[in-house]
Amino acid sequence: MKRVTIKDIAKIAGVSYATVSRALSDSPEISKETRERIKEICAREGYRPNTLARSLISNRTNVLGLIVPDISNAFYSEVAFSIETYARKRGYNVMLCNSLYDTQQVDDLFNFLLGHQVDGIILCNSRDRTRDSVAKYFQTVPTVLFGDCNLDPVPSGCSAVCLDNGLGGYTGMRYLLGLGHTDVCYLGYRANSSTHEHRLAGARRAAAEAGAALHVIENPTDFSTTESGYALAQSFFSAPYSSTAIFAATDSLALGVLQAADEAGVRIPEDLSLLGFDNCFYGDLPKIKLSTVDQCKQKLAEAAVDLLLQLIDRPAEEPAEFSRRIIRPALVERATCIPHRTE
Amino acid sequence: MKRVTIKDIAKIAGVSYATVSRALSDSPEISKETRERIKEICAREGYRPNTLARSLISNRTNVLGLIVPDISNAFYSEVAFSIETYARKRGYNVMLCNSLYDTQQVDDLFNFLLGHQVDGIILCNSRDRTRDSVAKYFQTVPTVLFGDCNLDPVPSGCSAVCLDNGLGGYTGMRYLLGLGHTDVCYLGYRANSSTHEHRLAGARRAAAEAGAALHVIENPTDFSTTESGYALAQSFFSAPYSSTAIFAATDSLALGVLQAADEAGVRIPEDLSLLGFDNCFYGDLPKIKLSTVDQCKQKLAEAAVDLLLQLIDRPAEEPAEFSRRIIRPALVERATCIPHRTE
DNA sequence: CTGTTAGCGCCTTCAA
DNA sequence: TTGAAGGCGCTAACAG
Repeated sequence: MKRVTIKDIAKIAGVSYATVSRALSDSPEISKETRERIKEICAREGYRPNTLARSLISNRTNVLGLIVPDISNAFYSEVAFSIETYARKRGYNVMLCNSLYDTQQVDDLFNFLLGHQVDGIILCNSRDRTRDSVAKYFQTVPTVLFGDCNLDPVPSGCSAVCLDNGLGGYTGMRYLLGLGHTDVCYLGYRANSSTHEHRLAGARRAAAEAGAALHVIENPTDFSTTESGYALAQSFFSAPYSSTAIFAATDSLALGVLQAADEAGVRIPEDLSLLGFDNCFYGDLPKIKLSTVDQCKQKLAEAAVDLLLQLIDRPAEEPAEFSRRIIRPALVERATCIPHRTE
Repeated sequence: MKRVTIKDIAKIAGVSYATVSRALSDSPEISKETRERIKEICAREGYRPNTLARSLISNRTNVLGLIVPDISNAFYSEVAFSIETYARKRGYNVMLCNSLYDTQQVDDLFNFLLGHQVDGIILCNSRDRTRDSVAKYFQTVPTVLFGDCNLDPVPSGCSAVCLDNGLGGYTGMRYLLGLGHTDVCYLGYRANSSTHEHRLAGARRAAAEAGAALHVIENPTDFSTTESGYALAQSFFSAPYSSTAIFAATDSLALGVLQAADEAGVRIPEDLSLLGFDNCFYGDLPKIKLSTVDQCKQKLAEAAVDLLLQLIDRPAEEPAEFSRRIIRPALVERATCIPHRTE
């Protein structure tokens, strides 16, 4: 398991190790023959430069820290895929961390990642409290917030990327309106979440413009899970209702609605249209075919990496320039929304 | 962005930096007062040891490389979650890499990870060709193969973890048999995959024992996707068939079957039972509720980490002891399998 | 063109 | 109990 170092190569080649170093970095100040010869020896001996030693000098590791609440969650795994793939294309590796939705854990992770000298950190969908708790690190390490940038006040000391949630809510609602639904139920609004805030505001604006009714069912829990969607929908179905469509605040909530509707004997979309938000892959599964608002995860991911590298690559003594990038949502029509028939 | 080092602390405290080092490592050979004082200064100045420098000396980075084909695939994202969480609990970080099912990419990744001096690598579900191509690294870095250990011949130079796929096939088939299905279609068998080989063999054995019929529909493509499941099922439904149940080689294939059945107007489970294999989270979604064979991903993941750390932590000069761990599958009953009614 | 030297941040002898 | 010195693998001046 002993790894071969630059010294071993130097000894074999009968040159100083500085020469080896030069040969490997394709320095111009070295004869072509020695370079070729040394490279050959390296290949033969299976030499591989020790990135750590190099990083110690350059102060760059080419690794990015990625903190997601839970990588097994479809949304984050799709985001992580795009981030990793794109970062690698740009020469960076990704250190993956699950925060388990825990503020203390996020703080620990920042410390850990800092100890590992990561060049930057992408923090996904933090709660307000979490964000406040790690703000102290922003001056130490370039950071980009993923998913929270229609925040007020705008977080300082870091860049941020997110969907235009307001536009998303507006677009979704407009779509329903266009289908003839004039009484819609917005299900799963979570107070204390600026993301939800914006989505709902957008939907409200569209409803107001059209003079349509928008009933809101709030999610009292802290998480937009299928279970909470199910519970919310159950109580919705248990009482008489006038809405002809449900706009769920997230896809996972919509899944719960699907389940509850099934059990209550209401057919989707024949009896009730259903629109989600996120466009997670499972929305495209057979028998689900959920119409939804697309977060365009790949765009978000690449923008996050771009902003981070922009922060990292800026000339050493220039003051950091933080920016935010807002991504436009898109509508994905599948099978759960149909025109409202007025008989 | 300048980070505070041990020297800065030494200067502030007015001691040599060896003393600071000792204080931080809780060395006994130092007075309690100096230690307290130094620790206080470190906390105040926001000092964080540079793991890189430490690793350069210790030859240990406490990071593990994880190579999955595609983290956005539900199966791998669930596995990655368990691996990362468990590894962290045991003091290790995870560097995530997507191989995109590409042999060359896997080779590059090994090189990359080796350069970063990872302490070990977990390689998920490699194809035969890929495995051969990276076998050369096994003597350089502790490696565990995830998902391929009922291989023949057993790969040498590394440890391995996988499900007892033979038992899984057997268990699933026995379940169907127990439900009264005596004519089953095994859909999606992929030649050249030892995993599929074993699953099918297990199912065959159970069928033979019971004297039941087992028709095999082979998947000619290289991937078990929903699309290929859909295509396979379509052709199945387009001809008359005698089977009363389908045993899909993977959950994703089963999803395609669901879709095709829907379109062909065959009701599941009333007209045809359907059993999957993997237990991906989407199998539990409303309207899907797929009965399936559970791979017990968490057990697999933790076993993989255990075996890897066992390899890493072994006393320096002891010869490596490779092992393999076979996990028992479990049956998950949901809604897609019902007893066969003989009228 | 090539070798020598110092040093990145830290730990670990060896002395004092 | 504390300080001085060497070295982990590599790069970057500075000589030659």
